[in-house]
Amino acid sequence: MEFRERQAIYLQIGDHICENILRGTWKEGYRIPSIREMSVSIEVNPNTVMRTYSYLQDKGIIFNKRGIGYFVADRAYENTLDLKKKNFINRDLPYVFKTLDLLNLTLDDLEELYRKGS
Amino acid sequence: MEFRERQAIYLQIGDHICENILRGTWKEGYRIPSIREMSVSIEVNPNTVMRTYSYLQDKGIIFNKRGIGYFVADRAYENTLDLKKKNFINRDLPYVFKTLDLLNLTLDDLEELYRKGS
Amino acid sequence: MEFRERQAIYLQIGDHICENILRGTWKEGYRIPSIREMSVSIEVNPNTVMRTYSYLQDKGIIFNKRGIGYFVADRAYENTLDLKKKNFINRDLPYVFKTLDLLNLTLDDLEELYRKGS
Amino acid sequence: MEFRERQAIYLQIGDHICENILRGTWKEGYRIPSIREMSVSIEVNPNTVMRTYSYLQDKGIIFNKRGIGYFVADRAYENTLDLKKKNFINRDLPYVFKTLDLLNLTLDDLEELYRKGS
DNA sequence: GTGGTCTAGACCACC
DNA sequence: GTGGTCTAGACCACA
Repeated sequence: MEFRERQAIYLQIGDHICENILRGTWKEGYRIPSIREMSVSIEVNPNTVMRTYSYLQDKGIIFNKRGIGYFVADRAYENTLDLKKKNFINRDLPYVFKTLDLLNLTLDDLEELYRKGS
Repeated sequence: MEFRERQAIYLQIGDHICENILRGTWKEGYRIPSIREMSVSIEVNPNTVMRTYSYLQDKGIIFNKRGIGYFVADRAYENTLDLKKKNFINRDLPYVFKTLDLLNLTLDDLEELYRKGS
Repeated sequence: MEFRERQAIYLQIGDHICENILRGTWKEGYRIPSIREMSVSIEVNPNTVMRTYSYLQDKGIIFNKRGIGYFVADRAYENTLDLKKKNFINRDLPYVFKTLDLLNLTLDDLEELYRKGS
Repeated sequence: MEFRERQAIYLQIGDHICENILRGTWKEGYRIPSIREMSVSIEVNPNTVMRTYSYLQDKGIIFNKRGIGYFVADRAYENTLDLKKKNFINRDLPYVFKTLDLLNLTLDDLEELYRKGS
């Protein structure tokens, strides 16, 4: 797994898990990979994965059955959606609109730019 | 000057200077505040300002006349626009569109969300 | 480590690292000394070493794994060679040839002069 | 006049004067431009030119007639040649040969490289 | 006055 | 443990 530079690795792992939940790949009750499995598969220190799981548990997205593993929580989809949406609106959107203004771009330019860039 | 938490101060100072250039407040050849002036006016350590200026010089946005000061470079507007645009397209846009997709939102929802949030 | 006067220490440290790479002592993927180790071993402030490492990272010669350390980058040898060669050709060679001309010397005189001087 | 970055401006002005002497353009007894004339023509602070002239006077390359101007000294050609040669051999040559070694180049490669580069 | 470099020491997030 | 950032303060060469 490749990690983006600016964001903490444990949060990037978290994003990856949230994505699986939002896309419906991992449903409520799904047993997610153990810390050990995950740390091996993405080549990361187990401590880092542990941190991710604790963080997600705190947000009500996964929960732990001791000695068994971590599972997708009830209402994980809603909790994840809420969390992401709040972050997106409060943190990212203002920056996006300010940048659009500075660069003399409109919302309509966005999609075209995106397609050209990728 | 108030500083946001997530981004390094020296980069925030850089953004502030870029903004002045993009808005046309500081034209080519304009002598920007000396390191010491700037550090006093925004209450930041001179080393931090120095770091900003070095960074911007490396990007071709300002240049230095020895013993005299820093000046807005030729083609600073273009260089700044390029830099910001490149960052925005390569780094921010993919994230925005991916998030829109995950949250089941469209471009049209963006503006409305932004207005409600702010 | 002894430092020459004319060049900034952080650049001399950089030269030293480049030399290790060019001589093949440090191969791609090699973990170079941590900032703290290096600063202790050459008796220099960690900030100065940090400056060196940032500079070399920007040049694509080393890269950072977060919380782990700095490593010799892929294609570091090529990048280092390019950088040094470019500097040498564009900056040093014109000066050398101009000086030879002014001093009424030829390329053939060079080696002899060098041996006598050292 | 364009100034290279790494060398002090007053020394670059000095080099320019030495060049005129070594090329035979300015002979012994020649009255060189006054500090004021020089500072205007090359767009530099008079203090900087003053520093150059003091430096060259100290090296026995020019001398001052008070109230009249600066003149090329007796034996200026020899003094200049000595100074340049000493600097070149002791300071520049070792660096050149070390770099050649690191870059796996020979003296024979030099001229070709120089021609391609310029 | 200007920038440039370096030291010392602190604090932080992260692995 | 790792790097990253920032502050405080000093010294230097230079214009």
